[in-house]
Formats: sequence, structure tokens, C-alpha cells
Amino acid sequence: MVRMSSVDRRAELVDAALRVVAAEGVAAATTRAIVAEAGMPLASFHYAFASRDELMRELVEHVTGVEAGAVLEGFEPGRDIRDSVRQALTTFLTTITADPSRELAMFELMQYALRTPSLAHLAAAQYEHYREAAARLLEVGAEHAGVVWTIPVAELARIVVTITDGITLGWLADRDADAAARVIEFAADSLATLAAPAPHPSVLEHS
Amino acid sequence: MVRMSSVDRRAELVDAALRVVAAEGVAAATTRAIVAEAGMPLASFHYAFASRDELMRELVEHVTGVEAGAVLEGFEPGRDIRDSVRQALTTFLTTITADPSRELAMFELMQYALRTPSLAHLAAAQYEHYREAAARLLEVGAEHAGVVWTIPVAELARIVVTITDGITLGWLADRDADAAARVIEFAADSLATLAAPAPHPSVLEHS
DNA sequence: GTCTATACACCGATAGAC
DNA sequence: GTCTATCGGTGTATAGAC
Repeated sequence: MVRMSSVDRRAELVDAALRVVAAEGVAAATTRAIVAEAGMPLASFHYAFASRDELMRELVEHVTGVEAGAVLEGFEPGRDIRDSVRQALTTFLTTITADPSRELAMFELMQYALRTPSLAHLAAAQYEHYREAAARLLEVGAEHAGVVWTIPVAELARIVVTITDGITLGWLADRDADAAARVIEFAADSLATLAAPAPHPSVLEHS
Repeated sequence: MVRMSSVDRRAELVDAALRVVAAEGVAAATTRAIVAEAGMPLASFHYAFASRDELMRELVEHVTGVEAGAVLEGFEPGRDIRDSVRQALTTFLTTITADPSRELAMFELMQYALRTPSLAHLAAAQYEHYREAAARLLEVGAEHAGVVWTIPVAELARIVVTITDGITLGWLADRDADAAARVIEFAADSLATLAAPAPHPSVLEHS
């Protein structure tokens, strides 16, 4: 119980750091800026973390765990598989356009991890989380539409993440949401061709 | 003539800065690191540039102009359109895997531009260059294969750049070239469905 | 014109008062 | 335990010797 406030401080500082990174970038996330955002004196930083590197590591781990799950929220499978894919990608696009600085922060933190040898493996882990989330979504969508995927779901998931990354970067560059929506239509068409009717709807299960 | 050495110095510093960014990231591209890479004394920096921001601006403009054209080199159209797309994407993948730090530098510089209000328009310009290069490639490929695209080439070009960005980020994260190659197969299949036989090969033109 | 030496701000990290 | 005050180092930029 006495140590609760210590871990709380760590969590508060990580949250504050994420807000600073989103608002002003990784370069601006100095210890001074972070404690100011968290409303703490400077010395509290090294009371909670041994070094700035340690906080950055925890920040990368934090977003790796949190971000992947967010995609799944609000997913509602459509009547056919193309609708499901299209809707999921559209929801994704809506999410990033609503909070672009957050997505920019994700890319910056990934790059920070790639540039930091001890954190490089976290970049791979982050992508594995994304792909697992995409895989679950593809499986749920297929089940609701009564289809099966004709290539391994893990492979499909990589394709989906490839597309979402590309759409995100392209939109961040020119902010053309209509163009991004047209890419989504293409992606939905293309992915739908990899689904086939389920061989035999043996049992009726909801969920 | 007397001013030649001044613009040469600027170009040398920009080149040196790009090498530093590729090797160690934007954060490490300090004025000291850049002049050291260029083999100049520190004071030479502000003799050539009014500020570090001015050099960064020129660096972003430099890579924006140079990078886009590089994709077109070594492109040899295949016998059918699927082969052409597949080969172009494979060549692209080979390029980035051969020099990953360079591609990482491109992403970092794009983010730097997005984070710098006065440079944000350069991020959009960079993507426009990429898309134009992709569009030229799509047109040449279609001509050689005797097909026409069934959706506007500009729209296709955006899809292609979306895919190359996604493939690049995914590979940078986990360095799985085989998985990237499978994404390319999917992309080639999908894009090929958007081509139709040319209506009438009216005249025979080479070029 | 070109370089050495330095000014000044801000960084991460810590000592020491309370 | 918590904060104020400060250290050593590094950043951009410049003054002044040559």
C-alpha cells in the first residue's frame, strides 16, 4: 500500500510523457517537460525512474500493449465479409483522423525504438500486437459472414496492417480523407476475394 | 565563381547531414555532428546556413526531390501486368532491405517535417512525388503489357504508395523479408484485377 | 574569409535542506 | 520522502584572433 503511490507516480509520468510526445514530439519530451505536464517537481522524476531511458522504455511498452486493443473496440461485423472489412478500416481511419497527433506519436515511438538497440525488439512486438488484433478481427468477421479465409489468417493480418500503416502515413502527409476512403474500398474488394463460403455450417454458435 | 564555394559548402553540409541522419537519426544530427561528418570546423556551419533549421529545411527539400526518382531506376516491364507490378515491388523491397537506415531516415525526415509547421507542406509534396513516380511506373507497365487501368492511374498510384509504405514499416519492425514478399504477391494479384485488355492497339509506338 | 575560443540556454541527473 | 538549488555536459550560435 505504501508503494502504491510510487507505481502511481510512474504511471502518471508515463501518461504525461505520452501527452507531451503526442503534442510536441519525442524530441520535446524532456524530463522537465514531462514533470511539468504531470504537475510534479523535477526531482520526482528520478524518484520514480532511474533515468529518462527507463521511462522511454516503459512508454514504448505501454503504447505497445494499449494501442493494439483499441482497434477492436466498436467493431460490428457486417452482413458480408467485404462490409466487415470496409467498416473496420473506415472505423480505423475515423480514429486516426480524429486524433492525428496520437498516431504520429505512435510512429515516432516506433522509430525511437528502432533507433535504440535495447528497444528494437519492442518495435517487432508492437507490430505483432497489431497483427494479432487484426487476426482476431478477421476471424470474427469471417465467422459472422459464414466464410472461411483461403490463406492463413496470420498472413492476411499482415496484409491488413500493411494497408492500415500505409493509409495512415498517406493521410498524415496530405490529410486527404476522401483519397484514403478510396484506398479502403480497394482493400475491402481485394481482401474479400480471399474469402470463400464456409464448407459446412455444422453447428449454430453465437460468439 | 567566388560564391561557388559557398553553395558547395551548403551542398556538402546537406549531404553530411543526410549521412548522419541515416546512421544515427534526426536527433543525432547536431551541428557539431554534421560539421564533423563533413570535415569542417564548427563555425563553417553558420557561414553557410543562418541556422540549423535552415539546413533541416534544405535537407527535407533535398530528399523530397531525389528519392522519388530512384524507384524508377532498374524497372523492366514484364510480359504481363502482374509480373510488372510484382517485379517493381520486389525491386523496391530489395532496395530498402539493402539500405534500411536510409529508408528509416526518410520516415524520420517526414515526421520532422510534419512536426515543423513551416515544413508540413513538404511532407505532402514528398508524397506527391512518390505517387507521380508510381503513376509513371504503372503507365509504362500497362503500355508494355497491352492493358489499360480500369480506375484512374492517380488513384492506383496512391494504392501502390500505400502498400510500399506499409511493407517498408512492417519490414523495418520485424525484418521478415519472406512475409513482405507474400504481401507483394497479394498486392500484385489485387492490382492486376484492375487492368483490362487495351481496347484497340491502334498504332505501334515504342516509347 | 576562416578558424579558435567562448557565450548562453537547456539537457539529465543529483546533492542537500527540510 | 519530497522539494529547491545546482552540477557537469552538450546544444546552437557568435565574438574576435588571424
